Amino acid sequence: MQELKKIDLDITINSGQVFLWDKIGGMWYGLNGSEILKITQDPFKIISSEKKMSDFFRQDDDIEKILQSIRKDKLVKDAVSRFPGLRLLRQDPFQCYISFICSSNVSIGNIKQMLKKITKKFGKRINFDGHEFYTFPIPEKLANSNITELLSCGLGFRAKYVKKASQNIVSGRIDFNYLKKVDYKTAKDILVDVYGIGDKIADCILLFSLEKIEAFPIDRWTLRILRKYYSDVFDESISRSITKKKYEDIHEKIVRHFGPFAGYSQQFLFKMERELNNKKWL
DNA sequence: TCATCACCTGGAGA
DNA sequence: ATCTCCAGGTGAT
Repeated sequence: MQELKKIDLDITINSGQVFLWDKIGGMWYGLNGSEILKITQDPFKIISSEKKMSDFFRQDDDIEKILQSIRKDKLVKDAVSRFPGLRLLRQDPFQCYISFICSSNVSIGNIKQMLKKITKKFGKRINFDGHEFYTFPIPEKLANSNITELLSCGLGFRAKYVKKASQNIVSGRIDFNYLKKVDYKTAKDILVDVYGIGDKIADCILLFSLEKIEAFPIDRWTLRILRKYYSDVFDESISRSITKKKYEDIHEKIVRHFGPFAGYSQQFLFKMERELNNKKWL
């Protein structure tokens, strides 16, 4: 059972939940809000640029219990045994929020590129461990930016989303601490009200940064998985696209099937199906 | 409630 | 080289 507790860095970072990570000389360096993290796999060690380190790897989760809970069918069992070290991460909410707003209709590599440019243009430059990094900007910086500046980061039509979404944070209309406290449905209804955030992006933000582990982002890959392997379970054979009503129906069935940690199962399935198709991660 | 469609941009494949 | 197509979707009609 000791193997089950081991976090696999390469697999976890390369699973589509984080973007601002680079492997330098065998070590992973990554950005989480204002914090720079340096992680080594063996021995597993985390060094943070900040004193109060966040529990980025969710080491407070009872992972054995969670993995046991999501092993509801053969496919998830396969995915868990193939990627036993895959974990959900606990991200800085604002960075996560902006990251996934940028994610619409682009490849993962492009998302990383946009975000890197955002940090370089709006973040604070700091030195850490002999390397130069840029922190993720505070909401005010992006809220007060010009669309032109955002466009120069390659955001395209997402530029207006990022600006408005940041203004919603500054104004207090979106309050991450509040969203953490309330239940999934309440938090989601508030998030999808933000210009540029729909069902899928809201679920990513909820799952990856707001402690809503029942969130199960349904994107083109997840939909493909549901159609390919679960058509009998979720009745998802027909539509190519997915309506709002249908998204909710499917989510309800998903939680009924996978249980309260459905988000974990999503991460394993997503990872497996993308690997199967040789898709790139960063 | 549902189905289409336009949308910025960069990278991959023809 | 040049073009087409597509990418962790969303908003407008």
